[in-house]
Amino acid sequence: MQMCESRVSSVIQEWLNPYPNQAHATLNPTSSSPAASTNLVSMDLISYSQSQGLRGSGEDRLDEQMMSLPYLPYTSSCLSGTTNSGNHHQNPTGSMQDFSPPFLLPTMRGPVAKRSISKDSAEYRLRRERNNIAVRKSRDKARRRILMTQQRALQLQEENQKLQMKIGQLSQELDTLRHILSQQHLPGSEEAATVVSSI
Amino acid sequence: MQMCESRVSSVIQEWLNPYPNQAHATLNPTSSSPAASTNLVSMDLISYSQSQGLRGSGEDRLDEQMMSLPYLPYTSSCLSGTTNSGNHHQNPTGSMQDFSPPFLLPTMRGPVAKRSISKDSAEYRLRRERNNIAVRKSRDKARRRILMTQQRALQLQEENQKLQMKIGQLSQELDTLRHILSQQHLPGSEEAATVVSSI
DNA sequence: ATATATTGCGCAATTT
DNA sequence: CAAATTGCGCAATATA
Repeated sequence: MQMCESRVSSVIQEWLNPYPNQAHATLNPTSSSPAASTNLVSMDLISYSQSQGLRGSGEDRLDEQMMSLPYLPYTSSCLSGTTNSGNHHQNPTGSMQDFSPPFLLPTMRGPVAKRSISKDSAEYRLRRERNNIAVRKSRDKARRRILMTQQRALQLQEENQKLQMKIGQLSQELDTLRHILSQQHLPGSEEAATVVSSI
Repeated sequence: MQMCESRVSSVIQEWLNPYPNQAHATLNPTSSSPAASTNLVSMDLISYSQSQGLRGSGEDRLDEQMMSLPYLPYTSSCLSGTTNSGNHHQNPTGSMQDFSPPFLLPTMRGPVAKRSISKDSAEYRLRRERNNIAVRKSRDKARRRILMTQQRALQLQEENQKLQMKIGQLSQELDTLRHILSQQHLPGSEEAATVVSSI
């Protein structure tokens, strides 16, 4: 599961480094959160019904509680001026690749220079457009999912408080009754009965 | 709080529409989720402590429960081949702006054509690089926030179940005691005492 | 006004 | 092969 560690931005990468693949791996800070997608920490078992609350009032202060990651400027300084991006058609994935490391797993294949698809190609634009739509849709979905989770958390928090309260109430009642019963076998047994009726 | 309703992608927009501002508003589907940032539905009041759980096991099936948004292909068809992105230096915000509306609040100032910063400029690259770092940092933060929320939700859910259970338990005890007390004034009063001791 | 923080967007590499 | 995800950089904004 080799994550897309494509450091240098694709677009820029093109006119910057003709051989995008390989090289510079392990640059991703914060553990490159690859599992993020499928590893959405369940959410299952809960019906997303009645989710119309949405009272946006909180402030959310995460307090910057993370260690000071340098957020290493990956491409920094690699970017010469030259307003790049001009016309670099023919997909950059093409020819050549750095095979310097003598490892080369048995099944490992070269770049293969896929099917050269020019960026002028109508098909290219079609693909791009479709992907853009998919991306918007996907992000929209993610946004909703996040909102749902937040709402669910708030809802659970409220419910929790209510339950805690109820527990306190029940506990007190129990204490009272227990006390009363403990008094049952003692001298004056009438007052006890009186207290009971008041519950 | 005019949201960044910049529909047509900035980059593309440049060589597409020299006058980015104004025009085409209200194109954003899904209510344009603008409040997303500051309106993070509180989360306050909760200490993000002990958050080390992270057992990623759930499956999360959101079930595509959203209406079928067309995810309108904004720029679609507007994209002629021409491998754009070429050289569109000088920030687009430059010169000219549509002052058509006769409103012009007193303090409102013209476009001012800011400080023309060429993309070749070293300062431009510096700014970009710094922004890129900020973006990575910000997204990292967001990722963590989301994870925290998910974990908190799960945690609350578990706690909830425990509380519910406890309530059931207490309720039962109460019923028992109440029943016992209600029997106090009836014939045989010895068995009651026995039951009480078993609690 | 400057610097940093957020956010929507398109691209390309991967996944599913 | 198509759609879904995801990391990334860009530019417009929002905040500080």
